[in-house]
Amino acid sequence: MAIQDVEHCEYSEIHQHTVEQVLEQMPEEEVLYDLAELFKVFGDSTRIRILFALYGADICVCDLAETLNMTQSAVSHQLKILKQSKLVSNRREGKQIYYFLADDHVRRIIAQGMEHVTE
Amino acid sequence: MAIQDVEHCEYSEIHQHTVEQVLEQMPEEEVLYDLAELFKVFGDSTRIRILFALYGADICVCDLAETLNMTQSAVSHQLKILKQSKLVSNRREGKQIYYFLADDHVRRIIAQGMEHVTE
DNA sequence: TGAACATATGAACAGATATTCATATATTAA
DNA sequence: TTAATATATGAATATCTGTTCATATGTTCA
Repeated sequence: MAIQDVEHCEYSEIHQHTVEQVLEQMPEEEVLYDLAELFKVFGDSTRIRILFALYGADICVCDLAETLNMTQSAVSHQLKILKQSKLVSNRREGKQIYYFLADDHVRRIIAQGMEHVTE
Repeated sequence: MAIQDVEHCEYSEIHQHTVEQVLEQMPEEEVLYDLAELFKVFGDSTRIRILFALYGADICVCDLAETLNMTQSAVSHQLKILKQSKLVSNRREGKQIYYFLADDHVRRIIAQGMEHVTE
């Protein structure tokens, strides 16, 4: 029952059994980190708005900027983040580049979030 | 086809039809904001680790701190955020306060995220 | 009551991040 | 090849946020 490493709670008697059990069923640090990074991408109004804009149709950068009332630069920066996280993909059509949701995971994650928010 | 308000793209000819269609099906600003706020809560390693620790069992603050190798204060601050977002609840048992996942939404949102991360 | 324990919280600081601005890259049409 | 258009990107800045530190609040037991 001894406190190890750092004393997280100055006087506390840790429930060592509980702690060990919980630690066993925790995913690896890397997975947890990646998961947090994923949700971080969803956790910004601008990016959520972009994702919703792309929910129904492919849109080019400039139309996105117009739709969301943002500068083209700001939109591009956020699209880059969304693409790195594999939430969106794009294709070129002449001078324009159309963005679209990468797959249905994105829709499902958003849908689950919406359930929590709109209840 | 005129550019309104701000000139988001200096020379661009906006696809006005597309823009209007997208704007119609967008949820209200407030909902989008709330949704982003929700995901923001999931978007932090510490909070994700707390949520996973609570995935299987109710745990008191001090055991959480020990399990996650954090100070009691840092855990408490994050628990407050999780509680405000209604992702966790708590109950007092004597001197200790046990936290637990508020409902299955949390588990489902995490599960969806995990699918995206671990594929 | 007072001492010990358990948790919460305000203020301050450090690190992360979204936007802006200027500019670079890429495509098309003349 | 050059001009016009469309998008991307690096640097700088301002804002936001997580942790720490000190301390307050709340509970139990003697």
